[in-house]
Order: sequence, then C-alpha cells, then structure tokens
Amino acid sequence: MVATRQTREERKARTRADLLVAGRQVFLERGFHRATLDEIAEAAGYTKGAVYSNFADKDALFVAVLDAHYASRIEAYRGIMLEGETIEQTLRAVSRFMAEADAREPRWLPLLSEFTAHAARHEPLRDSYKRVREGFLEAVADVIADLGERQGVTYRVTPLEIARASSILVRGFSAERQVDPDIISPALFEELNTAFMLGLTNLEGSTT
Amino acid sequence: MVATRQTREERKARTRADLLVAGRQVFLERGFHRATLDEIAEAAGYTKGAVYSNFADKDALFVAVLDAHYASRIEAYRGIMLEGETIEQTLRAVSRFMAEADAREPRWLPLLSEFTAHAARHEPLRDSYKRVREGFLEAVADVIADLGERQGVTYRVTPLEIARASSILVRGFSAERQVDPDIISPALFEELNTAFMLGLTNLEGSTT
DNA sequence: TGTACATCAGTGAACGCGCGTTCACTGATGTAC
DNA sequence: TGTACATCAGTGAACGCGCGTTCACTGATGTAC
Repeated sequence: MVATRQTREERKARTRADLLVAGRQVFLERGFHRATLDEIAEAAGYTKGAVYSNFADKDALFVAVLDAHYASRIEAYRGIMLEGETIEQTLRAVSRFMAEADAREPRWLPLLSEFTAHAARHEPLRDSYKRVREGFLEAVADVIADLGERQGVTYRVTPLEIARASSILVRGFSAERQVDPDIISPALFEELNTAFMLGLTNLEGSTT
Repeated sequence: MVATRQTREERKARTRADLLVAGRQVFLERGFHRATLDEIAEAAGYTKGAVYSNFADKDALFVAVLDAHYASRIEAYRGIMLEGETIEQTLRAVSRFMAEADAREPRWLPLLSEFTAHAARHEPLRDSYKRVREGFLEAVADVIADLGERQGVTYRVTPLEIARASSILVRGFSAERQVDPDIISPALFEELNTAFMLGLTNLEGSTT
C-alpha cells in the first residue's frame, strides 16, 4: 500500500476530496463559526495553506461541502423513488429516510441553519449559497415530478413548491429542536407531516 | 423639558430601557454577531460600560431584548383573542397579525434564527434562552387553551404543541426566505397554513 | 534517457484587526448624624 | 439645613486573543529539447 505516483491533477483532486470530508466532519462537530481551518486542515492531514490552495476561503469550503451533501441526497431520493411501488409507500420511505438521516447526523440541520444565517448577511456568499440551494430544490422537484408521472398523481402546487414546503417543515422542526432535541413529541411530528402531505397532494385520486 | 431629578433606581431603569430599545434596533439592523456593543451603547446615548453595568454580557442583553419582545407578543395575542367572535375569525386574525408583524420587521425572524444557532452552541446561554422561549410558548399555549374553551373547540394535540407547531411553521418559512424573501409564493404560504390549521383543530365541530 | 528550467500544490510563519471584556476612576445620589 | 463619608451607575481607555488571511518559500511534477 505504498503511495503510488500521482499526477499533480490527481493529487490535487485527492487533497480537495480529503478537505471536503474533513471539513464536513469538523463543521458538524464544532459548527461553522467555531470550526477553524487549522483543525480542518489537520484532520485532513494538511496545513491551512492547502485549504486556500483549493478553495477561495472558509465560506467557499463550506459551500463545497454543502454541494457534495446535496448531490448525495438527490441520489438517495432517486433511489427511493425507483424502489417505491405506490405513492404512499414512496412518501413514507422518504419520510423514513429523512428521519433516519437526521438521527444519524443530528447536527447537520443546526449547522445548515447557522450557515444560512451567516450567508444571508454576506452579499456575495449569499448568492453562491442560493445557487447551490436552489439547484438542490430543483433537483428534488424533478424527482417529485417524475414520481407524480409514474404514479399518476397530481399535486395541488408545483413540484418545486412541494420541495420547498418539505424543506420548510424540516428546517422548522430543526430550529425548534435546537434548544432541546426531545421537545418535539412524535405525535406532533406525525400530525404535522400528515397534515402537510394530505394538504399538498390529491391522494384521493381526484385529478381536478 | 429639563431633565428632572431622578433617583438612582429610576435612572438605572431608564438606562436599561434605553439600552433594550437601542439593542433591539441595532441587532435588527446588523444581526447578532455584527452588532457591536459600542454601536448599541452609542445609539442609546451611553458608552459600553453602561451595558456591562446593566447586563452580564452581550448574550444577556439579547436575551433581555427577546424577553421584552415576547411579552409584547403575548399581550397582542391576548387582545386578538378577546376581540374574535368565532374561532375561524380569531385564527385568521392571528395569521394576519403574524404576517403583518413579519412585514413590519422582516429581520426579526432571521435574527432569532441567528441567535438560536449561537445559543445552541453555548451551554449556559442555551439554558437561559430555553427558559425565555419555553415561557413564551407556554403563555401562547394558555391563550390557545382559553380560546378553545371560549369557543367550545377541541384540539387534536395539546395547546402547547399547537403553539410549537405554529412556531415550527413560522421559523421554517423564515429559514427558507432568508436567501430570497420573494421565494415563497402566497399560494404556498396559504396552502401550508391551511393544511396545518385543519390538521390540528377539529373545526367541523366533532369533539371526539 | 537525460538535462535545465518552469510550474504550482502545499508549507509554515507572521500579520492584523475587530470587538467583547475588564478596570481604575468620577461625580452625582444616598445615608448618617 | 448642613457636613462628611459611602455607594455605585456610567465613563473611557486599554487589553487580549482567536483565527482568517497573506505570502515568501520549497520540492516534487511537468515540459522542452
């Protein structure tokens, strides 16, 4: 397992990938503001300079982490959609996936919230954040539209709005849970999600 | 209009009140992190030391601002509840009030989100924030419970959970809007709110 | 296959600065007699 | 009503420090011939 000779390009791509993994991890552990580039670089096995050689600054590193996160989410959603047989089954599977992802990485949503607040206040960053985020929501909307077609279901609002509405709920839950993770009862979670899904889809089959 | 002689106690209370007003304003303008105690003190007509003479630190000042904000909200909600004749009317009036408050001070919710993220990461602050916030939600729950009794309506979940659910929606909307205020269509807003309210109350009158 | 020079990813140390916090001080209010 | 001392809200200046960012450098890869 001796380090093979690599071209510059390969090495740099490797470094970038290492920094993304380490960045994600340290951001999750410490939060955006408290994570230091020193710690991230060290966790990846480099020094701070490597970060600046691969990303414009700390903000850009985070946006890249976010981009990678969303890419993997989209892939997961696509997979779930292909597996589900009925719309109800698929929606339930998506809900389950989201709940599991949150349980697996409970700090992700608070981290996103912290970064959103930061990005909203810093003009150029705000734009690049918006681009990545809207790209994600549009990709989710595509999945939702595909699902509708496959299952012959119509929606009361556009797929993009459904994606956004889902995000609204998720982020709202997260905001509320930040103070105390146990504060949202499972009953409340279920009621809200159900109300939300019934409200936005014509599940009864009426296509008016 | 010569400054009247005041006791120390009166003067101090006045200073504190001035700082709260100025703090609220500067926090709204700049956000929590970017607001400086210098600017707040100056806006209030004092120097930084006055802040430290009235509050433990920057965090405590914000919590005090928050506390005052919630107190005035509760008062408003109580007023609305007393005026409404039917439950539908009252719920609509509350929705309108919340929308108007958000339009009047669009930076309040982002500010709260920024501070929540901050507080979540700082142990002792987190507790005092939680105390203030839970106190608010409980007061809202009281209003909701009173409303139910007055109008003879039952809820599918506890009043406290309704208060929390409402807060979840509000904060979710706000999180989503931070990137771009125009991104949530009125239609989506209405659909979600309706789904939410129908989901949590037994409006048809069934008390089962 | 070898030599000489160019490139550039990553290093390591230094910089800089914004601002929250501290602290000795002051002058007006409060208290005792 | 007056005097002497105590208190303490608010002042103003200095401190401190964490960390993002910069930059001259190096040594391995790339390129030309």
